[in-house]
Amino acid sequence: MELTDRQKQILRAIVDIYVSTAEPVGSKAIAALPDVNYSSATIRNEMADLTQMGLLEQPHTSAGRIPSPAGYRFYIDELMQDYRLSLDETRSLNEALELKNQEFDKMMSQVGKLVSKMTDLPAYTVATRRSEAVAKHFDLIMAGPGSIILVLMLSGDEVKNKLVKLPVKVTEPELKLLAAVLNASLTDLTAEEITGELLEKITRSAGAASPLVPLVMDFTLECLRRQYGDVHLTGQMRLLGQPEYRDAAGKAQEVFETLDEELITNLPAVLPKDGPVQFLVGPENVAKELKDTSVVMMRFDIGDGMQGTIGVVGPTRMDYAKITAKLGYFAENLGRMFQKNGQPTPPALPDGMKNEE
Amino acid sequence: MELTDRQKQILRAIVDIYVSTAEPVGSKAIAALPDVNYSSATIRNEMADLTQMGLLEQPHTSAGRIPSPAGYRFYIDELMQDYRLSLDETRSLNEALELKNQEFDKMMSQVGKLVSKMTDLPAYTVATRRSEAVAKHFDLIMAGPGSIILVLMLSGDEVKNKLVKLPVKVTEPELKLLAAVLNASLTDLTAEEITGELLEKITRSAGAASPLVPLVMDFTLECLRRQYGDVHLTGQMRLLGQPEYRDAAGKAQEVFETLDEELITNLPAVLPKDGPVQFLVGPENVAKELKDTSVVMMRFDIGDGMQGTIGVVGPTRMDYAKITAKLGYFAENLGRMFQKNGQPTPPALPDGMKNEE
DNA sequence: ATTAGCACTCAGAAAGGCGGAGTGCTAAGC
DNA sequence: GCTTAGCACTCCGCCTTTCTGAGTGCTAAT
Repeated sequence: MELTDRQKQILRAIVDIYVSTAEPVGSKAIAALPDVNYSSATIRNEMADLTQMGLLEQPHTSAGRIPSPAGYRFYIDELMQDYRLSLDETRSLNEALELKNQEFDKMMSQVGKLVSKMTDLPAYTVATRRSEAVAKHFDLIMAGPGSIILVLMLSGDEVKNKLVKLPVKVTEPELKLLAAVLNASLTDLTAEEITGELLEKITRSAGAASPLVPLVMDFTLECLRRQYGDVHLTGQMRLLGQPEYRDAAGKAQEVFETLDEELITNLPAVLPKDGPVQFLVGPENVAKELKDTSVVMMRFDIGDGMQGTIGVVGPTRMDYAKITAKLGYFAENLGRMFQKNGQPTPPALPDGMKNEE
Repeated sequence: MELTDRQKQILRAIVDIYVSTAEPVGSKAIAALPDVNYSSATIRNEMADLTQMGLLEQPHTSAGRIPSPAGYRFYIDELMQDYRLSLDETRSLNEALELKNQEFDKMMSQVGKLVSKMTDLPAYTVATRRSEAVAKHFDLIMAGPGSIILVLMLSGDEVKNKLVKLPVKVTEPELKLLAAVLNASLTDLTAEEITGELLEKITRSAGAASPLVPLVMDFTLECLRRQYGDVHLTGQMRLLGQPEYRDAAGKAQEVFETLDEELITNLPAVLPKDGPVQFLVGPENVAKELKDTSVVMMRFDIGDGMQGTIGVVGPTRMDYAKITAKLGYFAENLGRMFQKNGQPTPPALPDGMKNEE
């Protein structure tokens, strides 16, 4: 697809204006822009061409133009200019980033809430393993008569725990023995490396606590095999702030039911494939209910072995540049919140960043 | 407030019909009911009286009547008949109850999702402590150089953990020592019972690991003092399925922003005060944004020392009887999901329950 | 006390009638 | 050749008007 500079300028202007007004853009509005020196008639001709090429659409004969999905795609790939966060925006992002250090899952969900708030759109977060998980430490704690708590530490500093009901009576020393055996035999092994043979050996060494072995192993293998963390979706209601859903609550609901399903059943579809950032524009989404919905995904770094994804969901007409910038800022600074320090340190304010709205 | 039997019958009928149709109810509709033997004119007279008493309202002169908040309140307190769950309903509730045993917080959030799905309304869950929490067990696990994981088991089988960055170099045996000291000195103590004196003693006994003590204690005290668990709010979008929000997406959004705040800042307001079930009808909610919104809350039992609350949020016009029945069923059967067994056992199907929609 | 009858009210749907934003095309201008 | 002024045309959205019918309140008869 080859466009002249003028066509690019017009397309970019249309996307920019439409994104902020949600109203079809007419030739006059473009002609009135400061750095446009053509008359509205010329622009009309160009717009007709762009429509022909499939980059613009006309809601009806006597309305202005709006970008088509292909138009958005072209914009994202070639026209979008880096949005520079204003000082104010940077400041409130920094404020937001002061999240309390807490359990991993809660932090992930907190991040989602944050992003949703800062973009004023629904957002989701997921954690994925970058590499095969291994067990780092086992712990068995008595929890009243008849039950114990199994604490399992994985690579990447994940800690999982489960209440296990005891099938047999076990004493404290016997538990200690089992824990020691587990730690000795299973540390640093992936799920695949845990063979039946190995399990037998463990069962034999476990003595009186051997009936516990299958219970423990079930849980352990399940934890090791899980490739994705939970999906945390929040801020759904913010979609209603968008004019396209103002009078069509039913549509918003449909979008969210579909999205909710998609996020769980078809997870890889909403994770960035290549590069740290990815866009799914309107019909590029598989589900037809999402054909007017776009997703911006951004990868970010967490501790070892893990990586996070933030996604923002909105109408096709969304401010891709601004959202990308905000997500980028999050991704850049979020890593350290998950680092191994007690207190997260928010990033210093960049000097002299400024931007008009 | 004294009502004749006939007035009660009419009020009940109006609530029942309005709840399911969301349309003002006219005198003819009532007269047409099978067990009503008065003419529409008589009913009109009665309706005029009920309106006078403030139990009914008229959207406009030539419309039927709808219940006023006071009308709903009267209905809930005196007229509501136990809704008997149909066999189908019981069956799908049972199906839903087959939730996977997992971490406490996840179960709570799962329960919320479930209730939301079964009532087709937004729902929230919170856990509260019934009694003072005490620490049951401490565990310190090395997690790579320079950091450890603190695992803390509380009464009620809660397990909390936190990654702690080490301010000093500590060896494995030193950690073991500290853990032993903590377990020996702090087990079964409430936050109040942990005195500065005691802390000093611990610090002295901890040897090389003593710089860790304040870090550990901060976290421990925070865990012990927390009275409420996280609030899990889900299914917000379901509110849009209700006709009152069909064309007023903005209103729904407002309701949810307010609710979200309320749930966190004013938690006790949405916990049942007396009795296992409580209703907040429309204007009984403090926030004015929620004046057309009702909440049904139900308490349920979890392990020792903890208790859960399920809340369902909906328009004032909601099927209080049905929702109460469903919540009741959940509350009755949920306890066992949180018990100390590996596999939850769904309740047996009750025999011969039947109910027409 | 109840009910049939009737006049009256009023929201919401249906129909008609602009106004104006925006287009496409033509013809003139550089 | 590209650009632009001018103009006829289209058609959505908005407003007003009309109409319908469900529902009421009141009165008078039973």
